[in-house]
Amino acid sequence: MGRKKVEMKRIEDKSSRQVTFSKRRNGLIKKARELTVLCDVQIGVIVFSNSGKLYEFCSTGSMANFLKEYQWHLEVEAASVKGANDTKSYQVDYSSSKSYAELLQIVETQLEGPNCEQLSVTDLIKLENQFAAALTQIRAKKTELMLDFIKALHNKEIMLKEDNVHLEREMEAMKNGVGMVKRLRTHPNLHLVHSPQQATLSLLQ
Amino acid sequence: MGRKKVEMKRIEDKSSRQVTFSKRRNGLIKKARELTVLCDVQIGVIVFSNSGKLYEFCSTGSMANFLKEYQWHLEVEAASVKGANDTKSYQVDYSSSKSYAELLQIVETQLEGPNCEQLSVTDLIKLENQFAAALTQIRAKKTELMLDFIKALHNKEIMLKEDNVHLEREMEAMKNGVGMVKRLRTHPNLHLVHSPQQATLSLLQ
DNA sequence: AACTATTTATAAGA
DNA sequence: TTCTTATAAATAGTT
Repeated sequence: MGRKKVEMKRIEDKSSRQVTFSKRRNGLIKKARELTVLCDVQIGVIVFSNSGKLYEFCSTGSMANFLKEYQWHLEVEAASVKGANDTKSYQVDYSSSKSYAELLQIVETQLEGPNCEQLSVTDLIKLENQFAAALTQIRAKKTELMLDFIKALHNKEIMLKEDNVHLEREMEAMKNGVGMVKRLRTHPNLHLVHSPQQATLSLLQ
Repeated sequence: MGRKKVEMKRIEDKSSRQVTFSKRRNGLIKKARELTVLCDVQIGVIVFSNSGKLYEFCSTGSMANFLKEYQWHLEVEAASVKGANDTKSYQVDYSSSKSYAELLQIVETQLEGPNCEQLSVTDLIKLENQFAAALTQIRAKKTELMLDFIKALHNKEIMLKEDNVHLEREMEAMKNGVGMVKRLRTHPNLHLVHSPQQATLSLLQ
């Protein structure tokens, strides 16, 4: 539809490729808009230029919501198909669950605001399991470390008690011997730990 | 581009709306394909008909990957914008425990091997709380989505039951009238949803 | 689903 | 980029 029929292959001249892109991109979006109006349907068009620039058209206000509906559609369809016997489901699976790294990424940002629209039920089930597993590990590790801590405190308590026994014996000896002054043995960083229960409780919240 | 110029408004006649939809939908997708080839760009087109049927075109093999790239693009853009005018995020954290990002990083790698020596009890308590909070959010969102899903299936069930009532009436009428053959109304993609519980259960694991 | 009179899109040129 | 115009392509109404 121009002065000449064009071959359906990549336009090699960069400049005219750019011009054609601009013209046809507008044409495509115009067509999409018309189809939307004439036939009362919902359309989303996304175009990435080679240089990474993004152009989009969406019949509804927001592409995000449109894609959510799209995802939703796929999930419903997948569920329906699953309920029966498996027909040739060549359906592209946008609801295929994301990688763990991706999910973590999403959750990380999501924890600040409640905008987790990108997650499907499938994603959420996967996340739930992974977070539950992580939580179990974290709690196990926490317990383990706290037990180590308690054990260490207990050992120190025993050492202190032994010291006390020695001290008492020395005191006893002093009463019977000369009035000589003897320095106590010190335990750096341990002088507050005479009641280990108290120190431990602050860790247990 | 036809015998007559058409007004740009919804076509009221159902039948010709359907015909136009079919023709123009093909046209739109052809245009998208041509633009893809001629200008070497990536395009995705999604069309929902009014009756909920889905049509799509994607220049790459899979719409899923295409949409992932789209999401990625948006995220990068958002990050660029955020980084540009967000100078206050340089705050140094003097507290002994690690930042959430650091903790997540550690957990992410740690989940594969049990080498979490870098974490203190304080870190772990913080992690536990954060993961528990995330888990709560994830479960809430999962429940919400599943309830939506169940609601949708239920509505479809109601529609189908109504249809059945109508069909039964027609059958009754036919018995009393002549032996005329009448085609059943069909509902594409809905004939498997007669027991929504079954479809739903597969999502509930 | 085909056919064609027209409208619309657009390729090349300015 | 934008405008112009000859021509290719799409499609509205018809069969």
